[in-house]
Amino acid sequence: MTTLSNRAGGRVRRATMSDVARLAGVSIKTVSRVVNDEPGVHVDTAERVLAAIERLGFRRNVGALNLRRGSSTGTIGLVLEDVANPFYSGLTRAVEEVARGYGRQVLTGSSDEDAGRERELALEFCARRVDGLIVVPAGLRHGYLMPEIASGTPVVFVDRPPGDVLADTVLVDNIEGASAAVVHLAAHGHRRVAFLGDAPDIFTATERLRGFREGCAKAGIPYEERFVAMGPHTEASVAATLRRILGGRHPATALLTGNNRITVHVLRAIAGIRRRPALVGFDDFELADLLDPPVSVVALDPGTLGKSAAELLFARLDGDTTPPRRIVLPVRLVPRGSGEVGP
Amino acid sequence: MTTLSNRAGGRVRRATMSDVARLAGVSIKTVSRVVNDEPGVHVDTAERVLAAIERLGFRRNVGALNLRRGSSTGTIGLVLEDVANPFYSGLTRAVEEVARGYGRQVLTGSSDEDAGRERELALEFCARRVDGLIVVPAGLRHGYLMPEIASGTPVVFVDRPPGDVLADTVLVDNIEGASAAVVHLAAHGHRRVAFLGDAPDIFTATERLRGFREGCAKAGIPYEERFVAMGPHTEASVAATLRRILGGRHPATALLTGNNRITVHVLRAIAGIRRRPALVGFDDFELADLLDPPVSVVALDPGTLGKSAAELLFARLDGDTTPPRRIVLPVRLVPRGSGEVGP
DNA sequence: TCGCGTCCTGACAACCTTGTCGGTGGTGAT
DNA sequence: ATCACCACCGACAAGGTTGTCAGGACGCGA
Repeated sequence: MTTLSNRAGGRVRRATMSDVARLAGVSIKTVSRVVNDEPGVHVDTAERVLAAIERLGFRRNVGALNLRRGSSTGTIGLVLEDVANPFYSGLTRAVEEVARGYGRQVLTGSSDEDAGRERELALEFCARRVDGLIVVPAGLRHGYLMPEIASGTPVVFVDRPPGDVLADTVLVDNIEGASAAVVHLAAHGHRRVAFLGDAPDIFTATERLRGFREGCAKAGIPYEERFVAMGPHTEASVAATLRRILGGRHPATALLTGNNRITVHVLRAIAGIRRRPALVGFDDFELADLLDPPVSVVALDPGTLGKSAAELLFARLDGDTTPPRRIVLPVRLVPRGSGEVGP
Repeated sequence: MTTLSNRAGGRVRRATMSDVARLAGVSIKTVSRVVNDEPGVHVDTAERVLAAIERLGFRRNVGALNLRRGSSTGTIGLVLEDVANPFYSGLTRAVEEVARGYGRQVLTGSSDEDAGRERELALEFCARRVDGLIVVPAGLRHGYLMPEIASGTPVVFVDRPPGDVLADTVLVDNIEGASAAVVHLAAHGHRRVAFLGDAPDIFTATERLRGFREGCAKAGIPYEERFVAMGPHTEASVAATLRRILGGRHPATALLTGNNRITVHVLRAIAGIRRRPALVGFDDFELADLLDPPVSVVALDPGTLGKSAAELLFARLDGDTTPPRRIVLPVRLVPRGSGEVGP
């Protein structure tokens, strides 16, 4: 058992190749050769160098390496809304996995749906010269990334498209998903369906609202303004909305929720009430199948989203210079029961 | 709408201070002064420099900055088991938040419970000269971090203690938590309680097993080997285990699960069966309160864990040189119903 | 002996930025 | 006219690493 702490306090200068060279009695360049497994070093010399490296606990300074080589820093940046949201943590993991295959580390940051913070994070990552950037946009304008992309840093936008620029984007079929959900509910007899969506300045929110509307049209049920409640939502606001929507003379009998957060809020709000509305939630979530009734969802695997984005990014890094692509991943309606209850 | 893509293909050299200086007709140093808001630059000159910066899309190379300044890279590393696990993503978010307060970026990596990968990630981060490291150990030996800590990089271990070294550690009270859970179950009449834990080489797993044992003793119920099933667990292995434990002449009537993954597996496995065992799960999880019956848990907030670890880390960075600390956070038994059903 | 090739090694510059220090030109006081 | 002072600016080195190039030692054939 060794005490692993530097009781001296202040940071100590780390050993450099220069130190190793001095100790081994060779030149810096020879140390470099050994560290990089370059040929042309006598085995005895190499051994001395390795011993010195071991003794000094030398570890190559990757920062200096990057500066010298100038090509790749071996990092990519990932800006998303909130890692703690299971949707984004799944996405993060997928990105990490792909990055690992390409020998890259991942810098992550949560924007909390704040455009300024998104920008701050993205530019900070760029200043660190990440090899590429994956961004879940919080803001609507991304011109600030112009110089970055112009100088060869590929950027891929995920889940939402960028504003005022054209770049690689991976989306999901929000419209089709929401529409299918409404059709599903209508097929089970519902004619008064409500939509609880995220803030209208969020791309996915308005897209899903559009899908909701299209679904109503397709299913031949009325689209009613009073049944649409866009966010931002909190647990309290969702509860209040539900009181309004589910009360009165002609209440909604079914709900479509715009993302996993809202779905959870709704579930909590309707847990106690006697006559629960039918429900379909956008985004799948763990345990949805174990609730009573099991929650039907429009599922889109965050892992697939992350993987697609990362692979697109690395394709760019590998030299793909085709025009910016827009990938739209399909969603899947997963009927589990909560959408099948009649009005 | 501008096309944000570098169709030229290969990476273009980014503008440097030298380029800015040339364009503005000043020396590099003057550019540096402007960029760093140093005094002693005529306002007209500064304006010319700023214009050049804007024009060239110049962004200071943080790598070079770090090399030159030598002090801090403004990053910390976080090695955990799996970001996609809600427990760790909550922890990640908390760490990120604290780091943000200290102006640091976070490098994250998932070890997947693989000691080699943990080591690889940690050393990679150190090579990038992170200012500090937060590690959820996967392996049992951490001597490899000796040189890092010796040279002043503080390391904080979270959730599990390090092996063969002494360093700052933030844990939760696993023993007390498991013990309290058993006592709780016994108080509701259960005398045959089973424990489904993680792999025995994981610290928290054996600690919780110990707590389970102590709980049995404290509650005056028998501790039976046949009711203990340590992992690693998969959905299938959990199901098989349950068939064994819940079958036969004297089956277990209550379960304690060792972490949120196992709890979910159990929930899925017992969803269909007629006579469900009582259940208490270690780790809280979203929607636990909405299941039927609501799942009682031993709760420990991953955010608190992450926050404590990060704050400890930054205290070290701020010069705290007191001996390594071991913080044990309390857990809280949250009775929700699943632990209250009788045998 | 010389010339030549091979193997091993080191000096030096460069990557981009900043700290140090010295220089220039102008202003005001003597 | 001289000097001190100030505001502004630039040359240079350094930080840790690697690519380029050149040099020394040695062996071998002529």
